[in-house]
Amino acid sequence: MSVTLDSIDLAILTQLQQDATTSNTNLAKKVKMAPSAVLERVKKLKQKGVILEQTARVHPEYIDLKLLAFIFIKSSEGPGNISVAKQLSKLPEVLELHHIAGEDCYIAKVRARDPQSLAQLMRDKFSKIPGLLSTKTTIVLETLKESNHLPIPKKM
Amino acid sequence: MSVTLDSIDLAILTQLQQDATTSNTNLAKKVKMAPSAVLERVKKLKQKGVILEQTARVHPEYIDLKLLAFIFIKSSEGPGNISVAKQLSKLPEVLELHHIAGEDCYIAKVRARDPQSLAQLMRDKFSKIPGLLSTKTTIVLETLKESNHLPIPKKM
DNA sequence: TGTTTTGCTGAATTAAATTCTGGATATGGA
DNA sequence: TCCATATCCAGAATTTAATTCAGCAAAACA
Repeated sequence: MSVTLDSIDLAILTQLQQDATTSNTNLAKKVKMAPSAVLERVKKLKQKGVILEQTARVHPEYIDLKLLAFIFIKSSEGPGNISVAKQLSKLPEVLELHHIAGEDCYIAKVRARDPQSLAQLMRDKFSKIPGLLSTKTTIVLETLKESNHLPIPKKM
Repeated sequence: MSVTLDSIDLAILTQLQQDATTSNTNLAKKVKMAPSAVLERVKKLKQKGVILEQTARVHPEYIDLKLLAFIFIKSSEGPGNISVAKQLSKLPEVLELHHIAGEDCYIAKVRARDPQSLAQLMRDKFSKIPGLLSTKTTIVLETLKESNHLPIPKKM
């Protein structure tokens, strides 16, 4: 299934990325089409996986997740074996997990309540994962920008 | 203004984080309240900044952003001076920017079309920023998990 | 060139958002 | 302790939006 996006799709994506609660009617006005047509496009964009999800971003502080860290993780796995990654992915504190080039195998973005909680997480969960060799933790002091807004072109 | 969240707020946040398009009516059913009451709560959660935004997550590949990188950036700035950070934050390709502990000053999450585009970005934009001393780029080979879903407790 | 698929419009219908009134309960003085 | 005030919620009324559907036009295709 080939996914080709025209400029109207891109306009819809841009708008919904900015505000997922934009009414269909409003969206229709912006792209100068009938609401029913826009509805159909949005459905297809979701179904095709172009729109991954529509989500509310919650401020971490208010739910007492004041610590953010990036953790570099080495595993003993050879290529093709990703059981360490699978285990890490399951942890809700691990928000992101990327396989990276270079000597470290993975980088994980992790949120926890405080340094103690992070230590506990690593002691209780990370260390139980077979094949996980070592970690190197980078603590975030301050977040200056945190967004998932992609720079979407007007046309492709 | 003190922000205290009760278990109903947490249930609302959990649901909206999972699916920002949940109708107010549906939300009301889940928390067993009148739609009008839930509407009021959601408005307040937004107004207080607990809900930062409601956004559609767009699959980067479909808009031709196939490269993800984490870039460690050193700046010559002393504490309190964040002009380098301000300049970096402005770039749409820089999705995240965090001030980190340790010898590197910042970590940036950056998306670009391909390695060439990233190189170009760094040549054209990064290098123009006064006070930016050096960068160390880590290329992501494969993303195994990428989420902004915080582990929200049932009660606090 | 006929056929099918796709994508749109616009009207009709269903459903939801929003507003508003009123009441209950909690909060905070004096 | 008691009154004034602010919060929070329910439920009805109203406005607005989502959704469905029939029909048309253009593109894609064989």
